[in-house]
Amino acid sequence: MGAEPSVGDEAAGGTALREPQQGRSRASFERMLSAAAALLRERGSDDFTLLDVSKKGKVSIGSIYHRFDSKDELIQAVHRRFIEQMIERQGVLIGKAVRQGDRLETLMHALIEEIAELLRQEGAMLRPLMRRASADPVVGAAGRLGYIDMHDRLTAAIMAFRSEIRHPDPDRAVASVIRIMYAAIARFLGFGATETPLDPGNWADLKEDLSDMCTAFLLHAPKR
Amino acid sequence: MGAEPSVGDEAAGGTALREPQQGRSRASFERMLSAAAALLRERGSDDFTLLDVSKKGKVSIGSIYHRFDSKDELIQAVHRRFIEQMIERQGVLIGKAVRQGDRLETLMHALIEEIAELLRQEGAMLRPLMRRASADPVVGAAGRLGYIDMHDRLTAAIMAFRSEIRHPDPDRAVASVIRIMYAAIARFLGFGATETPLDPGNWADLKEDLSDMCTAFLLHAPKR
Amino acid sequence: MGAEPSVGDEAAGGTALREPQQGRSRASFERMLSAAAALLRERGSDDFTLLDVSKKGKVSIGSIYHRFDSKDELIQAVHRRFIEQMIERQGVLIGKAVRQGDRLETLMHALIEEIAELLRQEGAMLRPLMRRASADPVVGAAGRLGYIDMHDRLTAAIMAFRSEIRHPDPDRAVASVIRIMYAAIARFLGFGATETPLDPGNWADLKEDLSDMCTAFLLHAPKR
Amino acid sequence: MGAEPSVGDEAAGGTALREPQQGRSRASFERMLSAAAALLRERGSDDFTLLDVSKKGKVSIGSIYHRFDSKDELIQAVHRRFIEQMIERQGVLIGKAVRQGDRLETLMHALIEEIAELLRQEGAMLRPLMRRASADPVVGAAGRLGYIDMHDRLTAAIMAFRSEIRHPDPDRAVASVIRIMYAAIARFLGFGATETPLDPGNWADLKEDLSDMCTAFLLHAPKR
DNA sequence: TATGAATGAGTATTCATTCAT
DNA sequence: GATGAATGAATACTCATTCAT
Repeated sequence: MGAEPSVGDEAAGGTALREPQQGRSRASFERMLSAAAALLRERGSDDFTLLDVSKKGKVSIGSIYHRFDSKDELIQAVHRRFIEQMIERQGVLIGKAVRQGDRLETLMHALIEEIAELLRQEGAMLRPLMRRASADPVVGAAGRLGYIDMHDRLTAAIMAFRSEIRHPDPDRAVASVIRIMYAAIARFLGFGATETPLDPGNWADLKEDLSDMCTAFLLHAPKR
Repeated sequence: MGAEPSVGDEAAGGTALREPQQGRSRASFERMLSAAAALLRERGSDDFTLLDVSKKGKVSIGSIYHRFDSKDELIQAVHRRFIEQMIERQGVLIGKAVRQGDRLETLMHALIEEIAELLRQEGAMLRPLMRRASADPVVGAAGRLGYIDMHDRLTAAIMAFRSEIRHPDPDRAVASVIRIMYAAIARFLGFGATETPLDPGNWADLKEDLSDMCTAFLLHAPKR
Repeated sequence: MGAEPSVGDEAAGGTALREPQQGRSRASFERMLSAAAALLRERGSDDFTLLDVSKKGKVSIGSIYHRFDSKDELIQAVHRRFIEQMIERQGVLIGKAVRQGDRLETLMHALIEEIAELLRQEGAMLRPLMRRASADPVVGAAGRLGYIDMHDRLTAAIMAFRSEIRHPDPDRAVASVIRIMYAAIARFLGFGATETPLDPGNWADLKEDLSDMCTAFLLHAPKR
Repeated sequence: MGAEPSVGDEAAGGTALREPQQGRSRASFERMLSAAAALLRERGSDDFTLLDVSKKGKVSIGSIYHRFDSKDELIQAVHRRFIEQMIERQGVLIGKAVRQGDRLETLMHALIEEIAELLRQEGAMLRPLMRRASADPVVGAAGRLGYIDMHDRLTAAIMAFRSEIRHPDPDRAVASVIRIMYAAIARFLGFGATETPLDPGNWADLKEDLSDMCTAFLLHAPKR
């Protein structure tokens, strides 16, 4: 549910891939996708040429066009596949955090730890993805899908401790917490903005303070 | 390497431009800068041609090369100048917020309101700037400069209410607050990532919740 | 060189095709020929791909290469077969006209009517054929063959009324009449030139005037 | 009138050329046009590359794109200019024939001689032009313009001897004569069809017979 | 024998930069 | 100084043909 491939395939914008199911075809299809993915990670953006993909993946340019109508579609396919994998991993990691959290505070720390580490590990791919999402609606939509999945899972996890929340509007408060948490991590990791984070700071500190901040917000109603 | 002073110097605003001081030269210099700035805003990125600048600014391409060594330098100059103006405005706006804040809570709300609105107003220019900062060290450095200025001013403003802060490490807490606040606003405005914010949400709510969250974090020591 | 018998032989209809004689093979052979013919008619030229033929005829590209050495040979085969059919039909139609003509004048009208209508009906195929004939010697030769057949039959038909001809050199006069008649019809139908005929005019008028002109030429010796 | 350049420029489809008026620019503009024209004549079609034009004309590819938006526009410009020149020459040659013709018969012979020779001389350019006209509406329109000019001039010339015409409908008869005459010459010269004329025949004979045929048609009313 | 995936040479087009006038 | 025409390297995309299965 939510992570089955069919959803990703269609909802993300619908480029019906000519994806072969087996044998040599499948192998060369894999090679072109992973060559493109590797180049995306190495360069941090999609400004490589199809000749680069052709050489790195040991596939002919014609083969690429046999599978995709354009360079753009190849790149979109890489991103879409990556997002599907991210959705799977998010599910697993949030589940793990939920098992560790016995109170709102410990849960928040565990959730932020898991999400932050996932995003950090996949930074090399997320950076070009975010960058492209701002101009390419197909990738934008796919990215949104991954974000929404994470948002929904986090909401469910946090709402399990609804009784601890003192904020007058728990639904809105949780939504804000997730949004802000994600923004802070993404920015610290330089997604879509500077490669080198805008200020040095300390990764461990950020995670801790972010957890504390979110917890404090949920546990203490604003005086107004 | 990478840390040599010259880089910092250059980026800090110094690149000795062949900037004319008066008359017709000055006027055409202005026209090329503002044409480039307008294109940056319109397109949301720097993927326009020098021919576009030439037509829009009614300057010849040769004139542009008379002032700048490359297209990159022209764009860097636009960003640098923009950042200088942002620094000025930040100072004014933060000063205004300080005069409105009589307690930590009211101050935080006022600060966030001012900063958020400034960034929103200048979004059209900040988006291409952020986007470029991730690949161009010169713009990255200039952007960092503007960020640091804001950071320092905000720190000073908040530290005026140091006595209200319950967090065991006020310096670190304030630093985190600023970082997170900036990240959340920037992301909501779609800087460097998706043009359309990743989730709908509500701008006024975000500002309020962000203020509350920061305040809560500062006013309540984490139980640990 | 250029006159060696083999060329003539080949072009004349002989290219030893690997043409299967029966069963499934025969059926798929037919499908590739008629798919190519259909594409030729639809597009008005041979600028379709073998993939198009493959899809339209439900034959694999490999199968096409099993029968033909190249795309060119496939197209030549289509044209050759078409010309063979045209030759058959010409014979029938000219025979029909001959039975209707009791004098030179009525004969000329009947001949022109039949030929003109045949060419009009087959315009969709003759246009790409003519177009190709100018660059492809094989198709050129095949086309010439069809033309010569028509020329010979028309000559025989007209010469049956040799006694009516007043032109001092009846053989030459008849040859010119045929050549000019064919040229006028072909041009009016837009063969090899503009798709839309160069001037509007009226098809029925053209046929009538052409008949009258040919008749007048044959019946009246030039005063010289 | 009818031959002024402005008509050709606009009515032919309207590609407003960025045509320089003098100096080095003008020279390189000329070089690209004549290089393209030469290639068109040599190859008999437009299947040369812009690199060919670039080398032959000693112009950079960029320069070509500075003047034309595409290869197609370059070729269209060559054809348009050629047609303008043809229109000029037609006027002169038809005028010359008119001065030679003292009766309808001598006029027809002179007209056909001049037109036939003009088309023969320019065959190398007319062949690719006709070929292109069938697929390119811009060239088609320009070609039509040239044809119409010739048609109008011939009509006027022939109608000067209207009293000699015995055909019951002189206007229609003259129109048919022109159309058929043009078709026969064009076909004999292989315009738009086979490079090598479909049948051998004799150029001088064709011109003579064509003249006789047209004259006979005009001088003798069909018996009906 | 049939299939259709893989190959890769060939080409129009873009645009930062140079330089003659 | 100022102009904008000229340069040409760089790159996505097409499609006839080959060949592994």
